[in-house]
Amino acid sequence: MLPTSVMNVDIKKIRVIEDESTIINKIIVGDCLEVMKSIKNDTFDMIFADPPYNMQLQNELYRPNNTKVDAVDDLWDQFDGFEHYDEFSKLWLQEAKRVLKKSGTIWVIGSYHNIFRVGKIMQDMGYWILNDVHWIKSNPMPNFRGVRFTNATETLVWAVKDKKVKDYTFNYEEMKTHNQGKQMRNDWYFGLCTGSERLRDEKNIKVHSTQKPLPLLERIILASTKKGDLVLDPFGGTGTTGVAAFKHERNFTMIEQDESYVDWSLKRFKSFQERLRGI
Amino acid sequence: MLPTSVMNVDIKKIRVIEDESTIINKIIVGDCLEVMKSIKNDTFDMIFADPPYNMQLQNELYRPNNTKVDAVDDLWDQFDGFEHYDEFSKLWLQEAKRVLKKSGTIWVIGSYHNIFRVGKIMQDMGYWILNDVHWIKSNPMPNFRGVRFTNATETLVWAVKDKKVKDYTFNYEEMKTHNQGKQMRNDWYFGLCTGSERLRDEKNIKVHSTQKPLPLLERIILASTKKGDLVLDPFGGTGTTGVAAFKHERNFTMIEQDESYVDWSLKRFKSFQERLRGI
DNA sequence: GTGTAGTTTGAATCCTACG
DNA sequence: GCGTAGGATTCAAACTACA
Repeated sequence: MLPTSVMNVDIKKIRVIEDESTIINKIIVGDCLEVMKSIKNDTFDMIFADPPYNMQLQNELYRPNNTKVDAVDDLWDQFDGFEHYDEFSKLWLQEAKRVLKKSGTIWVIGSYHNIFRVGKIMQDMGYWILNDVHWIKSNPMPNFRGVRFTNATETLVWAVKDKKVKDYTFNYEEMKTHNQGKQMRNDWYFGLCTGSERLRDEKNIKVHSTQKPLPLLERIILASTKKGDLVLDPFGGTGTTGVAAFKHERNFTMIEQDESYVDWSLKRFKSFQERLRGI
Repeated sequence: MLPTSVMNVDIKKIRVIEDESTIINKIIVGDCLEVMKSIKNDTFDMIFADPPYNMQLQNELYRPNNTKVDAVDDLWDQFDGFEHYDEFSKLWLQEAKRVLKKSGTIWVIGSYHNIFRVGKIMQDMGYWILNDVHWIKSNPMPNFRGVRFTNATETLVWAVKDKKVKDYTFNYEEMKTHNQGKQMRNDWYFGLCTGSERLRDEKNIKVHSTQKPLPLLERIILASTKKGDLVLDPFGGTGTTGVAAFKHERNFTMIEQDESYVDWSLKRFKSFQERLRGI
């Protein structure tokens, strides 16, 4: 059970940042770049980013039983080619570097469609990679046509701002306790976000096409932040990063352009807090 | 047991390519780029490449102007190092694309130090990624200082020359038989190359610092080639790719600059063939 | 409530031959 | 090059229905 002080954290939706204190435990509605520009240097202890993957789907895909696969075709994932995607990546990664504290770390998740580009851009910007971490899915979507290997993984890049940074947070012993007392490796096993965890609207449609599993975010936060740290998620989505931070007594700032996602995040927090209070 | 015709394959070391037929089951001593330039277009059914990752080694061996860099190279900052590595990567990947048949596939293995750069460069060159595959090591080197996660993986990129290529070889059913009858996924579990498989010299020193496990190469070859296909390994090392190809009745061409590695490869083949003949 | 069988679904760069 | 018809293709987990 969390302390009462934590249970009563007041999570707010805002549209404009006025001063430093207003960003703690806030979900900011707005464009990721614009909002980050209004935040001062060296603000966050850790950044988790789940940017659009730029999937470039080719055709419709049907399962062997002729049902259609509900692919990611959201507008937020549409880019006009690699060049535009790279430009977008450079811009947000540059702002992220500026608002990250000197000894802070950044996590970026992606698939083979985008992660090589993101990783190289990060290296070129001076980010120093600490690990690549592989989320290995217990229940991925199969390759229905049998023309490739099952794509059962997503990749995370974990990095510091600069090669010289040595005093970043890595809770080595804490990680050991999550791995039968042995050193935690970079292959992580989690299921997809399904069941009661997956947010669905009144028509039972998933609210967000790419909601991440909470245990993944919990491990990230437990590994690389301390209690009371401030975590930024520039692509907040439906708030998984915030929930994981809140659950482990870290503070957060999330940025999300889609107000509907933000409102769902707020619902999630309300219900999570009520559950904690035994309501 | 392999057919006698295969067992008696005559594997030769050569220094110059004279005509097409001379590259079949040959190990060519020489610079990867120079040798590839002497091979004609659309020659290979599959390419496996394990390029050097070590930046320092890179700088020494492959500085684009062909000047050899002196031993300690602290003057080279990381950005400079990346630029040269990228240049080197573009050069060999371009030649690889040229000598790869239209419907051929290419595999490149790397770690987080280089694979993001290699992957992005491949995408920029028009290669179309089919899968990222993750070699997950059962016995990786621990992170001794406890400052990062155990780096227990290496990443492979599997790609075709162009987005339009659809008739590449993928032995779907064969792969199923290696995965309890179920679709093969992109997470592969193999131990490091150790024990009797690991080549060691008379002083018991490892012959090659990054010798890959044979089962890894066997899976790659069984997945993406047919019997009789011709496989290129531009960084042949101590010959694992050739041994895997030979074992499964594929032909190969390997290029290796270090003559000592080449001689070790020949020893490996001789001993492998003798074992097959029951000597 | 319990157990079992059937249904649904997930960040997907997912076909081929022929006219 | 394109459009279209034909035909081969899926795994694990959560959920639902029903006995």
